[in-house]
Amino acid sequence: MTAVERRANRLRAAIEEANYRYHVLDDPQISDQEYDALLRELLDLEQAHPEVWRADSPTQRVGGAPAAGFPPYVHARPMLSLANAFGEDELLAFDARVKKLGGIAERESVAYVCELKIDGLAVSLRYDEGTLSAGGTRGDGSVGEDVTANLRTIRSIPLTLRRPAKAPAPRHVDVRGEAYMRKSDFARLNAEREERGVATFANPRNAAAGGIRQLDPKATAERSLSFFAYAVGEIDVDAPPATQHALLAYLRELGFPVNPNAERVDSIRGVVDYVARWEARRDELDYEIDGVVVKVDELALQTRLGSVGKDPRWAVAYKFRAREARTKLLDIQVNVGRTGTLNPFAVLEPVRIGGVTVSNATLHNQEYITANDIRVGDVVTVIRAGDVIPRVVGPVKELRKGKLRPYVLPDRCPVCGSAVDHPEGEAMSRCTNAACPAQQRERVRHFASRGAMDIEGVGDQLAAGLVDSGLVRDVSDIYHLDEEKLLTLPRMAEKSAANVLAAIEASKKRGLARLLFGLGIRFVGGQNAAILAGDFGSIDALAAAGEAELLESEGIGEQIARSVALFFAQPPNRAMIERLKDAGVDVTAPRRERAPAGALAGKTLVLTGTLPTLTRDEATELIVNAGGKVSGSVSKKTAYVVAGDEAGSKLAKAEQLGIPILDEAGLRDLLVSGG
DNA sequence: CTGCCTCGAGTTCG
DNA sequence: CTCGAGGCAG
Repeated sequence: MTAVERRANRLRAAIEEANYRYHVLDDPQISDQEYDALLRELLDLEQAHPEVWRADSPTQRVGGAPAAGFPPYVHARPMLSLANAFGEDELLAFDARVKKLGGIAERESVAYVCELKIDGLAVSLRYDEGTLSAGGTRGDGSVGEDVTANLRTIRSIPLTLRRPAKAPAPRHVDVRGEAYMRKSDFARLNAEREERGVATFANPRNAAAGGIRQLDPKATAERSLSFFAYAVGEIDVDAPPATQHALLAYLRELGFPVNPNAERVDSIRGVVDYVARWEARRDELDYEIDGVVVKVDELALQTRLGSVGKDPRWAVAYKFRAREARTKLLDIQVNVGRTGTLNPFAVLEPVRIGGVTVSNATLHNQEYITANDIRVGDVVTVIRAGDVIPRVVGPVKELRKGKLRPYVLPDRCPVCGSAVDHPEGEAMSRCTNAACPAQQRERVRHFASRGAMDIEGVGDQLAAGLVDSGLVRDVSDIYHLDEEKLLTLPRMAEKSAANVLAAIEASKKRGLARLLFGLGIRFVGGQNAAILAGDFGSIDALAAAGEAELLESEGIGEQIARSVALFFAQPPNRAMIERLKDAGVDVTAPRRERAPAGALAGKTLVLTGTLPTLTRDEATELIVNAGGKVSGSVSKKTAYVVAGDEAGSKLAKAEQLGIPILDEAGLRDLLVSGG
């Protein structure tokens, strides 16, 4: 046996196993991407070495045998699967092949219909004389499972067809589409399951697939599934639609929900554009999509192109970059934050998700780990959702081998060994030692950070170096550094030492608001710091204030007042403040002017996405200078939302609440006119 | 007491 | 961006 044959056989075995687990057991053990990669390799191999091709190769069929539990559902015409395309090149190659096989000149364009590829479960619905008579899953493409009773529970599936206004009604039709779960329904379902203490679902697709295959239709109904129609199989009607987009319109007339974002484009350029647009906007949708389905619009041309093996030659599935993967949880380690919080994070076997390699991911706190039953040694699902930040969703329980111990957060600080405090009812555990080196490092880093004293050159590395070398114990020591001391640090020569000292000097003038924020008093972030600075005017006045006086300030309640008073009551903190003053740090602030004037007086704005020319900070400054306020979340009280590129959920929320949305130009107009 | 509306804190990779 | 939690109005 040649090496190529051996590899091909291996691939076939692995793919068959994956098919069986996916279709029959409903329990996939490899991700869709891994599966695609295997299939792709086998396809390439068979193409390059025709001698290893076999008629029973998994490349020649779609899936596995139907599972027990449901009667078989025989498709009148096979439900095809689609070849995948990744990247623009493969789309262009698809177009070129369509033209070649369709006998179309290269410089002419082919019209396509682009449809979002919903991440759900493909199903087929049979209507006789206008009434839903049966429905089944795709299964292996020719035979699926008869899940008629369950499909009937999906409210958006019509039980009887509507009579089209102009077109004739079909005597018989098989309608194909996707059963799926909305993200909002998914969130509700999981929240409810969490409350009941039942295992949550990793994603909407799993919840939908599981829902369709419930033996009790009532259980399906409780999942609140939805449906989009996108194709027909067998159809018996006079004058059937002649194009895919006409077909979609026809389905809509028959009473089916059809995804509103489908678009007909004149050429492959339009496809490329559509794909890019939706890859960027996928998070705005209330359902998961994993790509775009591209179909030749002319049905006559579709017929002419035909199919090869299992794949039609007139359609292709463009797959977005994956954002979910499985990998092994090697270890759980703990960071200690600025406020002493113990932050567990996952150490993962590195895995590529959406173009980046992920090796760490946050686990939030003990509660999160326990609720999701995440254990070291588990294979876990990791996602990179709308944001960039990876998250461990949960373990793949079926893959758990042997006995794994539930994780318990250490009861001693992993950095300094001090006792850990976990107050009743709070999510976070805290190291009780204020002098904990980890906390000191983080406090220095925070103090020097952009929103605080903004000392350029003092970041992670230098902050750690300063604390570990003993040069800096609290932030006031920063202002008592000199060249001689700095030069004792590694990677620090005269030039960089001078830069750092200059940056430190410049930071003395930042004013009380930023200083207060920089001190890292619990509950005092940028906003509260600005309020306190404006009300008290100097750090001495603030230090002298009692809790009662602090409570007078807007937005300052008991907890915050207590925290502030406690900070200034501690002798080491008082000493630190004296040393800051000695060094010439500005500890005063202009008293807040009365009623803010300006074009945006009293208005609250929310920023989202990236603006073309302004940074977030600059935009905030402009708005504040005009008397407005910038808030982080959209609510009924929001006056305007300023949306830039790649705006996320906040834009969607604003649309939902009917709040006016501006772009950067609109913001500038508003600053001048005042709306 | 409940349900908004905020703010604070922490997060990863390139 | 998300989650937790403080502040406050009803």
